[in-house]
Amino acid sequence: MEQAQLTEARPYHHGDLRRALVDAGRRLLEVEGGAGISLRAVAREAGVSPAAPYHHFRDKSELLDALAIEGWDQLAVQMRAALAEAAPGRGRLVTLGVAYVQFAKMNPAIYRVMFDCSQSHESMPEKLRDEGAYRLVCDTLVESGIDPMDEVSLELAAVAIWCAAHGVAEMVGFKEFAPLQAHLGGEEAFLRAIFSQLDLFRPGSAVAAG
Amino acid sequence: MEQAQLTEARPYHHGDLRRALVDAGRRLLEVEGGAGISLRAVAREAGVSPAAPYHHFRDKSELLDALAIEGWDQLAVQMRAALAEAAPGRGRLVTLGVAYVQFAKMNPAIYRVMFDCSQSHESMPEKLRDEGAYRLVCDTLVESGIDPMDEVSLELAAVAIWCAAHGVAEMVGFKEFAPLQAHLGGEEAFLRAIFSQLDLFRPGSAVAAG
DNA sequence: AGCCAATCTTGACAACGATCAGATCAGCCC
DNA sequence: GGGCTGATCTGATCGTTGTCAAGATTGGCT
Repeated sequence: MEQAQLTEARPYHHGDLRRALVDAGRRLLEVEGGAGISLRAVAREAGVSPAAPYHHFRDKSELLDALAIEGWDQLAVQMRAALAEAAPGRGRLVTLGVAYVQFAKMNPAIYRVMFDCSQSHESMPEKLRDEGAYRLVCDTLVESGIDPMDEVSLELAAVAIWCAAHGVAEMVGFKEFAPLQAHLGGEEAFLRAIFSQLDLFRPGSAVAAG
Repeated sequence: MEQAQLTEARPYHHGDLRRALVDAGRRLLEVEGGAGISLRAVAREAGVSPAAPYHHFRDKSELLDALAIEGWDQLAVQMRAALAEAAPGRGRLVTLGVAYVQFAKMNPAIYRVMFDCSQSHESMPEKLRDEGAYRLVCDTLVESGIDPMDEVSLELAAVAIWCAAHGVAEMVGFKEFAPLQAHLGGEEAFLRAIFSQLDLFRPGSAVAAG
């Protein structure tokens, strides 16, 4: 009785519609892609009327925000897992970057919603800053030798890392990169190669010196 | 008579509606932002009925494609100009990156359309590859010492550069970076600093060694 | 002059986001 | 237990969008 029954003809009150809507949204994003998501479709998927979601979210963008927050959480979990398996020492930053990009590649529609959310709010969610991917990057940078007290250098480095990861994340899905990826021996090798190339911007890099 | 008159009550036939629609679209993207663009709005702006555009574009995405192509052209112009003013030697790659990002920051809505276009077509327009930004990057890489015959290295480097530039382009608008940017002495210094930091991914970089 | 085909308009349709009044139900107080 | 309150869900509706079919208009070729 204190449990909502999702079995058979649903009772008038859903029990936890908010949760169900977010799950339905994630399902739609995974299956239909970013274009196929609409408030009505989410409500349909959850088996309620088109107006029901408005009792749990002020508007569509607020539902998307909820989806984005779940996405950032899931991303942080995967990045933490990747870091746990990685050998200590240099290259852990690349491991983080690869995990970031792989998440985006596996969940492109969700990733887009996540990024659009950050962009529309003009700031990252505090959770992302405090316990999410951003924090992981900062910690790893400190491990690598950046002075944690030098906030300017630390933030600059973290921002740069995040920019690069985002760029790779959105472009790595391009089908025309498939041959190059195959030639380099698979996705992870491809990603690591790309990240390694980014020092090209630095005057006097390996290539410029060659 | 052989000229279309845009003055007063327009004649039944516009003269060059396709051109007018693209211009109207660009105007709307600049003024209203990416959200405020719709086929109907573009038609309204051009002073024709909502169905008129369908005689020049198969659907909305084809209009957006046209806008994207113009955007890529304009971007290439600006990048070429930046390169022409830049001192020879190292750092020309960064100049290109900065020009790319500045274009995106000045025309965020148009840039988004440009990138979505490339993404939906799952390949870059040939123009972009042959005479556009991509070509400029490749040429500059060859200048920097990459063997033009080693197509794998060249493409890998170009892709990495483009990924980084895209990532910075989409993130540099975040308002929360403003203090950091001010602290570093303006936009260009900020961008150059970010690009310089990207070698952090390389094991044994300056910081990792410090 | 006369016709053709390209161009533009009108009117319509389904789907969307959003809002509102009203139906329905759970939990609580008496 | 009876009844009230407030949260939840429905149905109807509005304005907007992308798209299409059918008709009006006209520039250009023969």
